[in-house]
Amino acid sequence: MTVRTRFAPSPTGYLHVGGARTALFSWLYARHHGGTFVLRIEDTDLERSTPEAVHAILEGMAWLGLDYDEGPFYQTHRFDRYREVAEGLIRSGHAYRCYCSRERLETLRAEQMARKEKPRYDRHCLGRADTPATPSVVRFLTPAEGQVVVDDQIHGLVTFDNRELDDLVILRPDGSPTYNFTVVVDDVDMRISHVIRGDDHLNNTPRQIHLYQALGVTSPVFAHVPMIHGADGAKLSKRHGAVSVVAYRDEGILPEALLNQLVRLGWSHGDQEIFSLDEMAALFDLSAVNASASVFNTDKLLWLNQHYLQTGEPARIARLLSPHLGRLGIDLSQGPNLVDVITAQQGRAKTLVELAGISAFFYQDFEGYDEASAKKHLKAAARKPLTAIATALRTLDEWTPEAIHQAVSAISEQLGVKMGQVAQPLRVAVTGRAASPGIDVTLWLVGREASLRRIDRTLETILAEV
RNA sequence: GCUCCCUUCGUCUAGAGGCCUAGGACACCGCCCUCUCACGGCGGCGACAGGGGUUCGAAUCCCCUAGGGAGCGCCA
Repeated sequence: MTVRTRFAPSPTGYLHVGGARTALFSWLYARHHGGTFVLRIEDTDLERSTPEAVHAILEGMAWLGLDYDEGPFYQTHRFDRYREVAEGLIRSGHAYRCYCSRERLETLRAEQMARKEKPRYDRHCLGRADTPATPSVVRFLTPAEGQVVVDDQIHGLVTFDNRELDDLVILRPDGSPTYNFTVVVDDVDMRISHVIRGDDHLNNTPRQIHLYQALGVTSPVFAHVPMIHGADGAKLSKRHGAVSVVAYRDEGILPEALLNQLVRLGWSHGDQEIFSLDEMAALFDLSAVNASASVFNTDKLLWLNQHYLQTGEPARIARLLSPHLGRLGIDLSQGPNLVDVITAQQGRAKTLVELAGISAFFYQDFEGYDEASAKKHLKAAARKPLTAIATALRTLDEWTPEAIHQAVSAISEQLGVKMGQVAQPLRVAVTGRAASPGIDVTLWLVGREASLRRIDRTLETILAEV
């Protein structure tokens, strides 16, 4: 069987991590089997769907690298098709017009709830001969007896009693179709072989299976993947922080880190933690997807991001980092090669934003010292080593990490102090804080002129007072 | 209320009846490395929701209870 999967978001908001994870699983399954991945925009809710949301979803998928082979298809472009299918269903006796008013339905529901029954339509209009002039909807005739079994790849066999179901509306009075109907028509028309979606849809599946049967086609394979919850156990929502995929990008997360985090939510391959997209595609299997919901763990995402920041190709990290440096008002032409800076900094930041923050000093004289660092290292005892190292650096034959290291080492030996006694005040003077790459590489990248300028500035403004 | 789903360290997970004294990862806490910060290395803390069965043997299979989630729309 040719594998064809799809991702079918409704454009009512941005692409959040839950949707992205579902899209990823669907994409991986198609890629693993050399199949086709289809993108379909379920925009039948005219009230809530927006072009901005469509754009946000496409943007999120593009950033993650989840490319699609077909689509995006828009359901709003297919209304004629849905109507055609609905009419066919009426002709074959699988659907009927319903003229019940909303008021009647609400009363009915209220009564049923009061009786502690599950609310369901009472088939008031089934088999009615007249055709009132009032607006009507089209309802699908669901079998009243018996059971439906969903053969789910993740949950196994799930049995539903048909008595739990009722005759769902498939066409509204204005002729627009509803969700359960459009998914089925589309999945049939688009020849989807595997429906991989959130398990909040598991309860919809029995009614969809009835639709497939009425249409005379076999159902696709179903796989309902577990939800992703927030730290409080509730379904992920805006109040859990940056749940939009592009918000993570803006916070300096690498797409491969988010992808890696996402794939490990509900799926695993032994004890392996790190997966490239290609590796995921090679290893992914629905049988290894578990059935329970998971909680999105930001700490682990940060750890993964640091890992990818550390192991990533410096030139690529440089490209991704540039905009963040730009936001800080940094002019990259006024300093060292960014690739060299990244090589020196790799592994020291969890996000691109943080990396930009700790790399600014390479390009501009900072304003003010980190308070704790200055207090600890820029005191009277620092005067002598700083003065000595400044002199040594000024006369260094060549400005290389090796030569700088030699100089620092020589001064500490001369003064009979540990290397830290020289390196730390020097580091604070040149970088503004007590943490940076090795002192030799740091000074080398900052450059002789800027380094000496900053040391002098420290000697004059801070150490002059002590 | 009814129906469906889920339940291993705080979190992500390994675990397909004996390999489990329950493994790994993140986080946290120590120690080591060290010019700082990170990285890295070593160690520590820490879980089978509860109760019944089945079995020689259960984290693994069955039932019940509890807790959590989802659905019951002319939303998707």
